[in-house]
Formats: sequence, C-alpha cells, structure tokens
Amino acid sequence: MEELTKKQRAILDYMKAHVAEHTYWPSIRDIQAKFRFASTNAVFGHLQALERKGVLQRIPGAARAYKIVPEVLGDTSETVIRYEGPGDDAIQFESVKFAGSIAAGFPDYTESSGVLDSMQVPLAPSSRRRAPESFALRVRGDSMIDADINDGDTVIIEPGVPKHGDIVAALIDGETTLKRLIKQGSKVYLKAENQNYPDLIPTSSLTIQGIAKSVMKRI
Amino acid sequence: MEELTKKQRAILDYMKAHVAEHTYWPSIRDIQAKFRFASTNAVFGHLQALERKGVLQRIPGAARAYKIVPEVLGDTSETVIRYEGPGDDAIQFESVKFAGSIAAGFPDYTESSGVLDSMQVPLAPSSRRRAPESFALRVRGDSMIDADINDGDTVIIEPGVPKHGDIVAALIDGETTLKRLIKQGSKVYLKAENQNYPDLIPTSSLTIQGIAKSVMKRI
DNA sequence: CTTGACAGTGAACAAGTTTTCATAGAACAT
DNA sequence: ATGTTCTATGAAAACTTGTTCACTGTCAAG
Repeated sequence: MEELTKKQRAILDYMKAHVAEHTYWPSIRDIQAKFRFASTNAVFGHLQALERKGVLQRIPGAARAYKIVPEVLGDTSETVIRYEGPGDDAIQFESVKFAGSIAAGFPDYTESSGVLDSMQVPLAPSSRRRAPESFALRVRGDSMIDADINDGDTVIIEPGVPKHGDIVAALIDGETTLKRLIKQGSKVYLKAENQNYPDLIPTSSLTIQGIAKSVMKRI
Repeated sequence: MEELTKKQRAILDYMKAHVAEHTYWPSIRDIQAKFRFASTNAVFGHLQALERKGVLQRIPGAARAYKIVPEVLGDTSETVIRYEGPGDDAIQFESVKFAGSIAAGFPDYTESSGVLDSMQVPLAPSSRRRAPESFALRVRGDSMIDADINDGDTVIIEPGVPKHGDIVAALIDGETTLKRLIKQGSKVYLKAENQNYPDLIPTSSLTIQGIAKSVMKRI
C-alpha cells in the first residue's frame, strides 16, 4: 500500500469524520470548502489519488457515494465478509422476570426454584401493549414435546384468564407445571402434549399462573 | 407520531438497509428502481411524507443526504437487569433490541406477494463502532423451515464472527436474510434450510450482521 | 355524490455534483 | 536543461439528482 500524503490523509480523515457525524458523505465541494481549495479539481485529484492508493473506493457517477476500503483486505478472489451489528433503532422489547424453571413432566420435582432472574424479551410488534407482569420460565421435562416445547426451552408466561386450549402454567401441589388447559362443560383438566403422560385432573384447587404466549429455543 | 403506511415503512427500511450495506444513501432514482416506480415523483412524495411524519430528515439541496430520526417508542427501558437472588454474583442480561424483520426467503421486494409490509433491518453506517449487542428480528419467509425457523418467529441475533454451520443474518442486495453459513475451504456461501431454495453464493461482498442464537415462537 | 387524502404517472426543469479540459508552478531526478 | 510527478487553478461540460407542474385513479368519510 502506497503511503498517503499529509493532505490526502487529512482529506480522508475529514471524509470519514463527516460520514460518522452526518451519516452521509461530503460532496467534492464540501471538501473544497473545508480545505479552502480554489478549485474543485484539487479535491478531485486527491480523491483519484486516494482511490489509486487503494484506501477509498468511489462509486462512478454517483454523488456523495464512496466506500472505505478496509485496512486488511486479503486475497481479492475471496469473498469479503464484513461483520456489522444492528442499528440503534430499538423498536421495543419488554423486560420479563425469570422465575426459574417449570416442570413439563410430572409435577414431582422439588427444585429450589423461585429464583428471580430476569431477562428481556422482544415483544410482538403487533401487540404494542405492555404485557402485565409477564415472566419467563425454563422448561424441564418432555411432557409438551408434541406442542414443540422441549426440555431446556424458555416459555414466556402472561398472567390472565386462559381460554380452552391454551397452554398454561399451573400450580399443582406447590409445583408449577406446563400443560394444555382443557375445558369441557363444567369440567376442567390439564392435558400433557405427550402420549406417555396421563391427563391431570385437579383434585381440589387449580391455580393458573398464566398463559404460555411464546417459547424461546436455543439454536 | 403519525403512523407510517406500509410503503413508507418499506422505503424507509430500504434506505436504512442501503446505508448499512453501502455506507451511502440511495438516490431517489435508486429507490424508484427498487420499488419499480414509473416516476421519481412517487418516491418524492413518500420522502416528503416520511419527513412530515418525523422519521426522516432530508438535507435540503444535498444529494443522497438524509438523517434518520430515531424512532422513539413507549417504554423502551433499556436497563440492565441484575440478578437479585441470594448470591452476590451479579449476572447481567443483555438487552435485546427489536430491530425489525428478516427475510428467510428470497431477498426480494415483490409487490404482488405482499412482502411490502415487511421491515428491513435498520443499520447505522459501518463507520460507527458500537458495542456488540444482541438484537431481535422477526422472520418472514419459509426458507429455514428445516431448521424449525418459520414465518413469524423471532430470532435473537448476536453480533460476532460466525463459525461454519452457524445460522447467520446476512445483508445481501439491501436486504437482510437468514441463512446457514457454509465455509468450505476458501469458499463461503449461504444455505437455506429448505429444499426449494437454492444456495446463495455471494458475489463480491457479504455482510454478516450476527449469529442467530435462539428463536422465539408465538404459541 | 362530492370531497379530500393518498398514491401514482409523465414530463420537464433547476440545482447539485462529478468529471474533463487546458494551463501552470514547484520539487526532483535524469 | 529537460522531463516527470505532484499539486493546484479556472472554467466548462456532462451527468446525477432533487424538485416542480399538470394530470389521473382509488378509496373512504361526510
């Protein structure tokens, strides 16, 4: 890589700074004004030099359009891969409490949960409302595999009155379980989404903590 | 804030994506070509609307020069939540920004297929350094169904250098797509997890926005 | 039925911008 | 001395781009 002259370096730096500040490139006249050139062609020459030296790429014919050539550019036959992050236009997300794990199998686990981490979860863009007190639960067991909820997944639970067919987090015998809620007339019971598990008919009381709205899986 | 129409949204997102990929803004005629408008004035009208609605700022008289007004939305509490459990070890959870939607199908705008309500991933100019931060994207299209990532799902993307086999968010042709990254020696290409979709071999440059770490599904 | 907001066509114009052409002094090596 | 390169001027050409004008169609509200 050829060495840049002072002015070339200054111009290149100015251009970079301009993009960083304004999000668009300076025109040749902008640069001319900045460096007090009497002619646009002075800038033009420098830009040609910068391109020839391989640090700047101009888009022919396009106004205010350049690309900075990365410092280390390997073999030109290979594809250049750049890594970029997201923008700063956060739309929305909500914070949910992480309430520990939930048993999707038999509710006979006695794990010292009740741990209150919290995690943040993106909210569906359609529902702009703020879900009241949603919380996340890590799933243990395999009783919901037919609903594609597996061991290790995280479910987002929203408190509320469940409808027939909703997958709910229910408190049974002091343990939270994840099951599908079935309402048949006056009868209400919980159904596992796995043939190997029997239905769970509540004896005395059934506490629904909330409805499973979404499930999060590690890829 | 006034609500944007679908086309306005699409145009704004295209512009953002264009800046993210090329580091310079598209001209009105670039946008016209992208959306197959017969007149530049169609674009002009949309740009006026976008500025009137306060999401885009045009620089008068300057070509390819705009500024994005950050979209302020209700309670975007970008707080870092700390572990409140019994221990003193503070575990920090990453904030996840919802950055729009991602195409898991062909990276194309097709008016007839109704893709116009989709959003693209807003990105800041690459010259800006930012701390690696996870973000969320809504998936549309069905090119990743074999990896169990379907239309409507939300994927959590973490910026970073992907390994062979990672599912990545990649910028191609001004559109972000979700594909599996395949590295074979010096060759790099993107593979869809759906038999009906062909492999995507990048022509010159490939921008990886991040690695899909987990997927979130609406129940 | 009318009105108004919205979205678009088609053509033309004006301004912004890059690029070319002609010219020239200074530094420097041959 | 002479040519070369770099840097610069000044003007103009050529192209890109934003903007305006006149007109058409759609759709929902009044």
